[in-house]
Amino acid sequence: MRVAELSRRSGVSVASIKYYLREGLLPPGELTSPNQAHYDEEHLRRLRLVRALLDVGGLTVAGARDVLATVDDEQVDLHHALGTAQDAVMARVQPVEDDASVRAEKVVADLVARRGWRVTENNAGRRAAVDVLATLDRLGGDQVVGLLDVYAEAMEAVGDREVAAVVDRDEREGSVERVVVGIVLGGALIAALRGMAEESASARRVGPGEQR
Amino acid sequence: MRVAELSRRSGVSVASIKYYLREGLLPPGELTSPNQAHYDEEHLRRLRLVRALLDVGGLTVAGARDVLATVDDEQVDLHHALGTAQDAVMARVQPVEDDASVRAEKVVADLVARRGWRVTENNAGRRAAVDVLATLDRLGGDQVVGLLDVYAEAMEAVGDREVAAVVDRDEREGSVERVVVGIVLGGALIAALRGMAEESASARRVGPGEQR
DNA sequence: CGACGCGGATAGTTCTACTCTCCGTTCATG
DNA sequence: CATGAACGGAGAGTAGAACTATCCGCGTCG
Repeated sequence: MRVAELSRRSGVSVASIKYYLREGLLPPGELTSPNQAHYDEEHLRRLRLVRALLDVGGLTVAGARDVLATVDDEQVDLHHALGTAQDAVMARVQPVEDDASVRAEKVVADLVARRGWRVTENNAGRRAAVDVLATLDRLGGDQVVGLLDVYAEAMEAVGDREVAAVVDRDEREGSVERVVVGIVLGGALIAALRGMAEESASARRVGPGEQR
Repeated sequence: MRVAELSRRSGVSVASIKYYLREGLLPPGELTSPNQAHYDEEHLRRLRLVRALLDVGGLTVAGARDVLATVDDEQVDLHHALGTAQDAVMARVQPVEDDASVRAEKVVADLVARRGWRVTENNAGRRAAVDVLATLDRLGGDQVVGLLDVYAEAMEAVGDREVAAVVDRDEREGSVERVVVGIVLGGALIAALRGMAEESASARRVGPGEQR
């Protein structure tokens, strides 16, 4: 197919497709002549993946490019792919170094030790956790910190099951893409389900028989 | 204090503070003369909250304004505040209506029924969940869907504990702000901890005795 | 054959979140 | 009391991100 059909089938404008081609999110089509190219089903799949990462996952175009480069890299292992996807999802602000962040680092280090987690110093999640806890410290409220172990418990179960779900498959057949999709869209799904669970719990407190 | 000190103590530029004042994120200072205003500790607290919502929570300025208007509203109840905060966090794309989204709606409805959740039709989390599942459907991979109940289980525990933590306090004394901070920063913290748990689980698979 | 669509390149647009400049006033310092 | 820095307020300007529009010369198809 040519670009017009790719556009029609994906719902993405031709102009945007050309932009993604320029930015390297989408591999170029197979040239049949110097100014005619041909796209296949794989391009359509990829284009849908791009839109999923941007729209649902909230990645930037640059972040999506990094992630997709990892997906295309034949010799990247799943552990490394996981790190790249996490880096793209956690849009980092460079953290300030004050005593709140020092305390937050200690809280995270204690948590890691308490749970026996194997997490490197520069894991994106770890840096993000320090950042959030330092911010909470600066805000002065202790409300969320009391739930830290609740969160950690829940995420440990989730992380174990996720990793198991990836490993319990025949090895390395689109599995990097599965990891990436799992991290990016899984995160969005978890946030959505948390919202539902919170509303549900809150509705029950308001009154068990109430309509709205 | 005047604006220069507010800037120095918060680390936010004077120009940005003026911008937040214009946008209604920060209430105006108390005017001591037509062109001199005085800010207090409350303004400093509020400014830090604004930066937390924007930087860590990833809210837009418009989203933060909506959330802060709820925080300032004396007669809003906690259940409604929860909804407003969720709306701001889930930056919505307007969903397309195709058969993938119809299937996704059914999956979500089944989940809600299976778990006995009380969730309204237009809960932000619910709409976001439909969106994610429809996107996964379009991508054709079933990988994440198999974890749906794992995620739901984890988030049910989290949501119950979070709501309990808010209710088990003396009523309505900055509690709307606590709810908002809990939802926005709690979400960031959960995402961060998931990243850590995933890396940890993945590292264990790679090899129990391995470095780096 | 001729109009429409193509790929490729470059320039322009829109939106967001600031940031800069200007104005007339006021405060702090000597 | 002079004067210069800082103030509040308003408007215009800017940077980056993600498109979007235009143009060009070539291909394809009716």
